[in-house]
Amino acid sequence: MFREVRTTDEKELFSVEDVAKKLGITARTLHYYEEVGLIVPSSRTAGGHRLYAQDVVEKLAYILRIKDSLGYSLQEIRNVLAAQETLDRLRESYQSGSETERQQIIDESIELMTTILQHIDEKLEKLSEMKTGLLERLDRVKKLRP
Amino acid sequence: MFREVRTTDEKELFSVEDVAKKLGITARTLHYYEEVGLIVPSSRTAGGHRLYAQDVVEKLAYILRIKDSLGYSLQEIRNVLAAQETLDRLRESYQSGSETERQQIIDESIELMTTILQHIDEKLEKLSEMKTGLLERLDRVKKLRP
DNA sequence: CAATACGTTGACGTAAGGATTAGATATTGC
DNA sequence: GCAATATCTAATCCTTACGTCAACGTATTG
Repeated sequence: MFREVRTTDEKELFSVEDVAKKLGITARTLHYYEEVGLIVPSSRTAGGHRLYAQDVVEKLAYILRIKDSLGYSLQEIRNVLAAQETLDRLRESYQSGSETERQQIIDESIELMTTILQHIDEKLEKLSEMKTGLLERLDRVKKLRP
Repeated sequence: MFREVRTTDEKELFSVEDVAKKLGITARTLHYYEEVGLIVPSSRTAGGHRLYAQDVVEKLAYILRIKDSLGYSLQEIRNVLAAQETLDRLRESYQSGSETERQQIIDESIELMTTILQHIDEKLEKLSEMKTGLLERLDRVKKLRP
């Protein structure tokens, strides 16, 4: 029923269908994202079937949120992910290069996040406007009823 | 500077570029939407250049809002527009068919608008979640600074 | 009225998957 | 334990929504 693995340390692995259903996408999307280098299955079965661990599923969910909510292209998403990974590396081994380099990474991260926040706010505003407009129209239509 | 027309009744007409700039799209999008039957230029110059009146520009703006904010496909947008036009026709010549037919049109409109409202709410929620998450992360990153 | 800017119709290119196929792999039911 | 059934694989072609030339015609401006 669940594909657990012999690695003894409890990692649950999910099949393509498991992941697709969980995230509301199709297997094709997983294959495609792998093709363009966005995600990689954590492992494969002896027969070659893809297996995904929890962290990859979460990364995917993150990608899908950015794509669906903000409408970013996969290329833009790649850039966002790359920036975040750079930041993560900085955070973990906190002597990765010179101080100016360090500063630059942080500054770029802040800039990127600020830009994304702006996009979110724009979307939120447009959606709110659409909502009020629609609610008004819905009201008017409902008055046509007996 | 502005392409006004001889029809004497004040209708301003806009060129492809005018419209594209106003709405933040490219000429290609206008051409494409025409190709697939979503919009039609209000008229053409003697030489064949497209001219758009205000109402078409507004329709286009509406289409773009649905597309960009909600992520609807052009096909879905066509359905929405068709439903609205059906309703508009009903509203104007208010004896277009039987009473049951009338009811059906109204009910379908209400249903459609309710569905769209749901999509809007879903988007709003996802965006809000993303926003809070990002704000937290931004805060943490800012603490890495001197 | 020539130079420059803008528009027209093709036609092909690209991104992000969808649909289909043929064959290998997994799961289940007995 | 193995056949029937369900999934997965890679490969290929299809679709949507434009981007990007190219080759040429139209409008505007100095």
